[in-house]
Amino acid sequence: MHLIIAEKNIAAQRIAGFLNSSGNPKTEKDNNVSIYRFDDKVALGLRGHVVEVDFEDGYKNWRSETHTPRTLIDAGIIRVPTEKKIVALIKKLSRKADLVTIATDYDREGELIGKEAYEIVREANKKVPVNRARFSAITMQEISAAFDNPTEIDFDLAAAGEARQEIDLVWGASLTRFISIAAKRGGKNILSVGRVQSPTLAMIVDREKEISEFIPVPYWMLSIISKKDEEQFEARHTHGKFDLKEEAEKALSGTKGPVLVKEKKEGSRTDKAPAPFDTTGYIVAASRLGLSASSAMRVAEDLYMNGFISYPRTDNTVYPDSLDLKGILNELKKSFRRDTEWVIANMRDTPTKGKKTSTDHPPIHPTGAAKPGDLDEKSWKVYELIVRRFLATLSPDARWKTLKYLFDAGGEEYTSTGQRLEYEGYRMVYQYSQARDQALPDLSEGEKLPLADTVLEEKETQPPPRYSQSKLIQQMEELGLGTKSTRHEVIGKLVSRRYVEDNPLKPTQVGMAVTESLEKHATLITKPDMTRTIEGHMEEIKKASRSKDEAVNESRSMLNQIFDDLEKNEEVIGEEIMDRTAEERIVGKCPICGSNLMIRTTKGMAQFVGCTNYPDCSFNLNLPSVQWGKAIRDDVNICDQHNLNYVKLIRAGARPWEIGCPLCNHIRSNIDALEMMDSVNSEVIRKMHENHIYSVFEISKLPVAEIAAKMSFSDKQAFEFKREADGVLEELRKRSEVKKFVRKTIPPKKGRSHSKVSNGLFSLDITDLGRLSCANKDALKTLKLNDEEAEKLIFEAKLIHNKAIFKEMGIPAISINKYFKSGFIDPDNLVRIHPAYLSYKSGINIDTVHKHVNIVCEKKGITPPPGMSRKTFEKGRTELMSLKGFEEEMLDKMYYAGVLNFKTLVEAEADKLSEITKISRKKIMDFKKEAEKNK
DNA sequence: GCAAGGTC
Repeated sequence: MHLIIAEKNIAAQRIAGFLNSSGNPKTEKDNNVSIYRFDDKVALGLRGHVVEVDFEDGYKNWRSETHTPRTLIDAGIIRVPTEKKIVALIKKLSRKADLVTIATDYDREGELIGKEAYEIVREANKKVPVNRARFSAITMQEISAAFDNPTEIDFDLAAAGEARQEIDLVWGASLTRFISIAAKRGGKNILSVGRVQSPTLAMIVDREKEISEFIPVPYWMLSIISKKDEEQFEARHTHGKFDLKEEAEKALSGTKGPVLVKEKKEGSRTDKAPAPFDTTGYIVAASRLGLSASSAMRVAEDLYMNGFISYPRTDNTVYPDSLDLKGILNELKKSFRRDTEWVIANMRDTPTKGKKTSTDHPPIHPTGAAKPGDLDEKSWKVYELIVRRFLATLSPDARWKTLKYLFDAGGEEYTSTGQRLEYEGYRMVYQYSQARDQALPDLSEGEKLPLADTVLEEKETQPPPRYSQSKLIQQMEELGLGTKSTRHEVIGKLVSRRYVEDNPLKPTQVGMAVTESLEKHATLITKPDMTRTIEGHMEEIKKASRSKDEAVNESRSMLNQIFDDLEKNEEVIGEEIMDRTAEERIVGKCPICGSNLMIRTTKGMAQFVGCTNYPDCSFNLNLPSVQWGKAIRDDVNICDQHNLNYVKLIRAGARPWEIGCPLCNHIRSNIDALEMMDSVNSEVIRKMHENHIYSVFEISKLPVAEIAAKMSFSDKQAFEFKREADGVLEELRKRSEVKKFVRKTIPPKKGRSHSKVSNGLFSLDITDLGRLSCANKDALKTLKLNDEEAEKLIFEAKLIHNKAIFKEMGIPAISINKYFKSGFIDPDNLVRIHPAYLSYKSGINIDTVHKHVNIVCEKKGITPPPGMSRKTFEKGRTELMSLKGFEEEMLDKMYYAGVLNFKTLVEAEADKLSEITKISRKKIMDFKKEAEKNK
């Protein structure tokens, strides 16, 4: 059997499809891994790397005294399987194989991934021959050529990849641990360091510094407006920027009409059709459609998986010869008929090409025809972009006609340029870069025109812009940082570590502090040069002019030197970072004592803005709970009124929630409650705010004397005020109980959120569970609740509310549960229903029931029914049971009707008894007769 | 709990 191992499942599937000679390959699942059988062959897809480098045992604990971060440098490195099922399957299949072909991607990581597979094969089968198929596109032509001429695994190339892995692990892990421990950060808040992420972060930090240090310089621009017939146009002074206002004004005062056309230059310009997409080019184009780098990759991955486009991770901008461009065009006719036919009719001699050729994959191109209905809106936009880009690479260049005039206005020279699209070329099918005609009137040399107006504008030089995601990815590529598959993820990593935020990207204080510390003490890791050096070494390893171990060890000794310095300065580094990050949580000054106000989090989920002078000053402002997002300072916006930084809540996968000024937010979220106090009016609120009291809770916590002093109240007024606040708090407590209850009882639906239901109840004046328990069902139905839900709400409320009442009366919980289980959920039941029945149904003995009945009656001011001893009760039961034709289940009904024994049976009215018990009148009469006799 | 690189 011939085992073929590809880099990924989909590649295995397609390779099998191209190689099989008889019918379709048979798809099988082995332990949830797909394999493709055909002829005497089996194709299996890996999932990229199926093993991972890690340190040998004993280095798990970050805070170990002996295994410090530094010791990671020289710790042993092992390889551990990450895809256990695949590894097991390779072993199983290898045992039966007489030939194994490694058919992973044709690049360095592909070679390493192939070597990892090879090692696994060897563990299971020492002898089987293993060869290597190399192809740069999964097309019929390339695949059959690759399998017809197999080669050997390039172990030197794989070793180059291993060197990269080991160096990355050693540097990344040791520095990450060191700096996290120094800054006392653990768990989700660790500070990571790496060969790619740290230089990328440094780029963003450097740009921010450039921006903040930028000093704008004013300059002046001078232009004139003239017209030919009724067509107006503008011309700029040929001096361009004037650094001095006087100069510009001088030129302005020299400018006199008429405007003489001194020179006319006509020309043309070629506008080249764009090169094929590689990953970066695609991300840049997709960002113009409004997609972030990661969502662009997600969508492309999806299109690829569904067979609409080729592999989206590629460095190649040159179509390989093996690519069937005509075939693709024919396929595209199905969904882009007009455009495709135009391209076929006007096709350029050779497709455009970019600067990079590589062996891994072809440039991104469409592979199948999709219709708009096949895809969601975003995917369609991306698919169309890729199709149109492909069409554009086969289309002729566009051509522009250019026009340039030179004018003289009283001795001052002005110029104006225009352009007009002369030949659309590729722009017929690719309209993503806006190209505007700039129209100028047709003038001839020597012509004199009126001077309609002059414009002198003052401008300022601008700082460089912050990096957009796509610009950063382009820059990373230029510097050799990361790969086509990882660049966009690096940005995500920097965001999730809270090193950078927003789009365009802006570093946080943590990001800046970490970068500065590293720049000071471990410069190497913050520079793209490290990647370049490693690339150089890898090149040597590949050529076997250097060994992997030599390269890794050299890197280790450099890192050891860095740690000499780091360990000496551990405390300083830690403090620097901690100071900077504390600063990031300060939102302004305390209005009471002037100390700093800081965002803080309690051990639970609560977060708030509190005074750093606590406990001497207890000023604090509530913020929404952590479940809505972690509160951080907004560096840009500051409240005009309170002079505090805005606060926003950030949560993974969600847009930040702007809370605004924390004090405004505090006031806003407490105003409704305050207005529930009868004596509160706008004047009272003004007075409260003046004294920094913002909530009912704060009033209720203040001593009466202090309220009196601050609010200029009499002691009595202050006392009343505080009592009122306590009342409102109690009311709010009940409301929150209702809210909690609604959340628990009613599932949320579209247009009927929990808070809508709760607020609806409050507006119906149903503000506690007691009121809800006796609410009108129809009234509840106005809150978009259906019949069943309204009933459920009332019933469940009754359960909870009445349970509380029973408890309050002093009935033990165990008995309450028994009553409730038997359906006696109302205290009234205990008054209205005969104790015998209560006892019979609930299983509580009659004496105890009597005790409870007495309690309830007393609370309600009702005379309790006469007591009955257990003995008498039992005797009555025996009496009833002795009646001829009396059955056990009749007891239930009799008790309910208040018939307990012969005596009560005789006294009962026959008709009524029959009605209640549903026992026939005749039988009742017989029972009565017999009872009368035996009484 | 750490990197970067594959892939899902």
